Amino acid sequence: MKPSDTYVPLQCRLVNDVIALVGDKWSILIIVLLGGGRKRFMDIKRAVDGISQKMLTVTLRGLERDGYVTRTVYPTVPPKVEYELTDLGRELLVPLRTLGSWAIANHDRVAAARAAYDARQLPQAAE
Amino acid sequence: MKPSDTYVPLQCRLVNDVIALVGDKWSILIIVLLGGGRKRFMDIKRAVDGISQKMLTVTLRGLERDGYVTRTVYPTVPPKVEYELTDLGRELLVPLRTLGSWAIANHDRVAAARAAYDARQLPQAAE
DNA sequence: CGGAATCCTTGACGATACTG
DNA sequence: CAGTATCGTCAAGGATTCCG
Repeated sequence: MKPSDTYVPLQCRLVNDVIALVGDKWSILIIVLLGGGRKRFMDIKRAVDGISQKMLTVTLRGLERDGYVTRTVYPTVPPKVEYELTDLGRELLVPLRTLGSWAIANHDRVAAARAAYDARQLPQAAE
Repeated sequence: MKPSDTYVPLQCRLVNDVIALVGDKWSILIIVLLGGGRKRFMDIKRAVDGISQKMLTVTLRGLERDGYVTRTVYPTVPPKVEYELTDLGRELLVPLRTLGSWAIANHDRVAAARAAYDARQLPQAAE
């Protein structure tokens, strides 16, 4: 970005920086999931069925780095690692759920808009 | 995702479907920008400096398809196209700003968490 | 001016195998 | 169990060019 960002002020940097994780498909799911309490690595993996263990590790590392979750290792055999939301993570849950509620409430309108849009476009391709 | 999604219920599909655009770096910026009123293609491009015209076109198409913005073409020479938020788009602005406010208010905490995390990790790499 | 089409690079992500 | 490491794929996105 250049200095000519009059419409995109400094705040956008901050916002984008923080909500970058919102864009990450897995991060939100995991934060909401951990909103239900502390969980082990494999439990999260099973709950978020479809995620690879690599992505789960990477995602959890990112969330830990940003201060949203804590990682507790129990030096037992076999190893046991638990993840839990921090205060910051629990606070993030609030605006996240606001957005989630809006999404659920308005999903039909978006779906309708898409259907209408596609209905307008596809016939033209057949001309 | 498989049918075994007991922890990741149907609602997640809906939510993810809608907030997929939140993940898109440009979509949010553009929606917030259009929150300030109707704008022309090039004005948006200049405002969101750093976006390629390809991505701007693709992003605007997506927002139009989802019913967040309207696209008005004036058949003049040279062409003039204006984009404006729909009611749905203006409503989305609300939860989006909630999240944005949270991001701005807590950016420092995230930055601090990152710094602390990196400070713990980097020295170990030097061992 | 607004946008479509093409090419090309990059890195995100999955699959797999190995370790403490 | 909870990772780390390596490799291969594939599609998102930038740069460029042409069109109405």
